[in-house]
Amino acid sequence: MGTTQLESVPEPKYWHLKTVLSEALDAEFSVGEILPNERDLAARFGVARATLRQALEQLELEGRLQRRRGVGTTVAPPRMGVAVGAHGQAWPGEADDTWQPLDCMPAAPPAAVAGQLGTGREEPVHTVRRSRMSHGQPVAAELLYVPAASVPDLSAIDVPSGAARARAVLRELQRLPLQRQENAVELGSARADDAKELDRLPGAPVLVVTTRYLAADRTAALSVATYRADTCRLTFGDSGDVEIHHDPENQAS
Amino acid sequence: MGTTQLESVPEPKYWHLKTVLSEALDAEFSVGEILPNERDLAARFGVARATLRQALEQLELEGRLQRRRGVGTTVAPPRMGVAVGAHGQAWPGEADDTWQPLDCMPAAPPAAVAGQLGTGREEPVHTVRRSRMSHGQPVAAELLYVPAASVPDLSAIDVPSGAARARAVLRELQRLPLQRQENAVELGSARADDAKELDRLPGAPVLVVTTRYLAADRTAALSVATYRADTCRLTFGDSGDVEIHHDPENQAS
DNA sequence: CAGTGGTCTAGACCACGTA
DNA sequence: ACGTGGTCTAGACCACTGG
Repeated sequence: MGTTQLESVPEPKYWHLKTVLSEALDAEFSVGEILPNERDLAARFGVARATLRQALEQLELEGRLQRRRGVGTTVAPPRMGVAVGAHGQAWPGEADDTWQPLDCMPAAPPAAVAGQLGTGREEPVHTVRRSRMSHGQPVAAELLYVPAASVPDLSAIDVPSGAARARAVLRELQRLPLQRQENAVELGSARADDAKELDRLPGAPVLVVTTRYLAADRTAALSVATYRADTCRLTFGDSGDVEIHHDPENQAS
Repeated sequence: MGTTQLESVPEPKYWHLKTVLSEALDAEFSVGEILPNERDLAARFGVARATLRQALEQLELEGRLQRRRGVGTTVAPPRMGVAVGAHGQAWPGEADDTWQPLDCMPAAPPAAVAGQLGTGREEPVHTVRRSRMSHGQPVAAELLYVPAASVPDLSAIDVPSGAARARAVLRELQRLPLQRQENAVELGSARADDAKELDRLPGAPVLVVTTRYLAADRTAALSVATYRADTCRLTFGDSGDVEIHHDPENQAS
């Protein structure tokens, strides 16, 4: 008897390390503060650097830490609430200053997108790039696919591309009666171009929000927006400004 | 001249490996098929096992692969669409057979939850555990917090705990007039208990959906549901059964 | 029991940001 | 030039699953 289970389920080192670090973050560090570098931390805890990194990766995934090459590891602020599809139901660009149109060019969308739009393979559609800022930093990069059929009155000649073109496409789109929109969220990893725009490394975890805009029972436009998973909490159905304190022991919120 | 940039931006090996594997999955493998083991794969590509694993981890994060210790690595089916908050606005357990109540016990919620509920610290609330199945596998584990004030007519005596108690709490909750509900989605990692219920390892990536149920301008209940991020695509505002084909080259959808 | 993925080590070198 | 995190290696052992 006694001995109380004697480590019959040995916790992995990196997991225990993560717990210890997490508690230390709550107790001894404040937002923005710089942690000791990885080599020192690993030595202090008596583990290999790779093991220490495994713990840091988890904490970064949960939005507790921010790591930047050449700079260091800092304590991240709580995730910001970002409203998605909150304007009830509205076209993109409608009374919307959170998204900034960058440019627009005709291009054949990926097969999955073409399938949902109901356009033919290799058929070019208007592809609008937009960027979303919040609290002074980029939080999302979007590709908005608009079939030519959805903006029939768009004059192709005056402005062939650029931000002005993007605004023109959005303006034309808003003339259609919006039936409803459907949102889907899934986990992905940042493509090289998105990563650059989001100020992250390629492969960084992102929340991919796919929005279908329906008009007259057809998909009039499709938006694929990639949000930084480390800094964002996506909110649906409200204004998205609820403050949430941190809950030690894992997960988030 | 010539030499066309000569690798001035050398892609990391694991990233290139991921691309190669991803294309191989599309071209030469079908869903459910078993891949060669990690040691063989690493040898075949001439890299260390750790590097190969880095590529596999990314592909698993994107829902392309499924790895199980002691078994092997298999090709994952496309993510399933899971409807979240789609019944317009309804209480949990209302005409809802996707969630299965497991049990219910009084417990003091985490500080973050207590804050949103407006209950005092250490004040116990009804804590309902539910499990969600889809296509025969568990996709989400939920903790639903219901303050005593929201279910005033609940008799504390007859059924102190268990699934029957959980159903009783849900039934009482539905007598309140539901004002609206607010959803938030963020990335997290599975706690040990959630991981077990979701048939994953602790720390596995999950999508944490927090739902506030509002009645009479108060938070009448709060749900924290953790969905498997590898197998689920969360849908808002529709029935969530859209089929989506796979898009090679990264991300998801 | 053999074979799988999961954890861990102790090194090395590289890419990047800052000074 | 220096210090940071990012990548990579070649091993070792452990935990789990299945026959």
